[in-house]
Amino acid sequence: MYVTLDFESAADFHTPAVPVAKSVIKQVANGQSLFFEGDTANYLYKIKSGVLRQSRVLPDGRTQIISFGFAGDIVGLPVKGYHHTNCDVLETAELELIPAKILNDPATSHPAKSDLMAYAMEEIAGMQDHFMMLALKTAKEKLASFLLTVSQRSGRELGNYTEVSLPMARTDIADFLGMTIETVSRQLSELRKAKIIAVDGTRTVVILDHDMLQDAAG
Amino acid sequence: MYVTLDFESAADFHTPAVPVAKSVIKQVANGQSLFFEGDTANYLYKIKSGVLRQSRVLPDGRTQIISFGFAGDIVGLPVKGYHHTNCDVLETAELELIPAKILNDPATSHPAKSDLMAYAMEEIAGMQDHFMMLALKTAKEKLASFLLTVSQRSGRELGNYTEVSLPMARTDIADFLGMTIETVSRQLSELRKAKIIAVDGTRTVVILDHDMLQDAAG
DNA sequence: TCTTGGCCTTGATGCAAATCAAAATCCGAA
DNA sequence: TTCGGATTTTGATTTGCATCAAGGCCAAGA
Repeated sequence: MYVTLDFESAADFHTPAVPVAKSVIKQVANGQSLFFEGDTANYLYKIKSGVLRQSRVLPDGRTQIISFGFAGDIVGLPVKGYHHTNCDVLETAELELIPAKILNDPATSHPAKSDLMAYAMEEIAGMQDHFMMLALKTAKEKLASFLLTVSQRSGRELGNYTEVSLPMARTDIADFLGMTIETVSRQLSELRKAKIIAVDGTRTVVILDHDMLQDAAG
Repeated sequence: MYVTLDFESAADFHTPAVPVAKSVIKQVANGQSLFFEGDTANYLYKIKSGVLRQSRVLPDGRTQIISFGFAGDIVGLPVKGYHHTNCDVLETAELELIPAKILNDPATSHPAKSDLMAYAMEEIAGMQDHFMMLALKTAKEKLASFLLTVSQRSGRELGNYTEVSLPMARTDIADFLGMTIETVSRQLSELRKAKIIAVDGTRTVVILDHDMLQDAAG
């Protein structure tokens, strides 16, 4: 059960002669929703720690995960003032709340403001990579690429191996990669049988052979 | 055969006390290339008329069309100073060349500068729509959605019908939608047999029943 | 007009992943 | 620790799209 948060009262603005917007750091627990598609965008969120999930849903219920957000990412860039995805917390996160109004008002200064354009352009490039993935890769290549990406973003070195925690459910992985949970599961099993990865419980994967995984990613 | 253009000499900058970058309008013919993946980004291009194609190619040769650019679009947003797609002209275009340097230097002013952030955010939203298309839709839904989109961007009203010209080859449509040319062709034929569209030559489609096409788009 | 070559369409077949269906496992609550 | 529901895995079957293959169309040039 997801609960939507209201940060309206969280920011405590002053209005000096030269407006300088302030940021607030908030911790948000697993399972909470930051915003929904169509909401007025009050804040952008810079992730200090934790994992977020951005998704969109077609009228008939088909779901696409747009991105998983890790530490360093900024989520919630609005279009014409509105959010265009849903955003939920998968792993309790520390977030820097950046007032969305800094985007509209050229006179308002904010430490994060100059980063935003660069971040937007990087996000565009990242989404193009995701296109290649969705349109051109096989199920095995998709899953291998996904594991490599998550490992780069939040993997823990463990001697020769890398431990990757997957805070998202198989459904989320499937909806991110454009395939079914059964196919996700089967491909994980095949990588496990090939000794490329080991699976510990359902939410932890250890990369045993990074080179083989890279090959599998195409 | 594509030819790359060099606009280095096109812009004629002065360096006044308060730098104000100038734009130049250029006409570029069908078949020319504006830039390639990896090129240093000297300009962004605002499309006044015509059609552009942005693409990326995997090492093994598989191609993904990232977007088709129509009048009003801005293409060539760089990442860390470099272009991350190839860009070719499909239909002779009038382009406003916007110097990329205005992105880096906060002191430089330019009429288009304030638009760029808004445009970047809209592009992100547009790419998310494309995700839904690639990952969730069937071949028939993809092609119907594609025709509707092109019709919105560059369709001509013809009484009750809408005439849509397709300046791109079947290969481009296929590489944009993540399918093969054979499947594109088959789906076009089915829409034609269902009297939803009429096909005139290979590059012109007339939408006969907009509602049915919308249904087919899912 | 005939030829050539590049697209595009249509047809036949194969395969990767979806769907349908159980069984196994995980994990939080009592 | 056991229980029970949710999630994940595995198996059997179907299917939509890719692949392989052939033929048609159209424009440019001989």
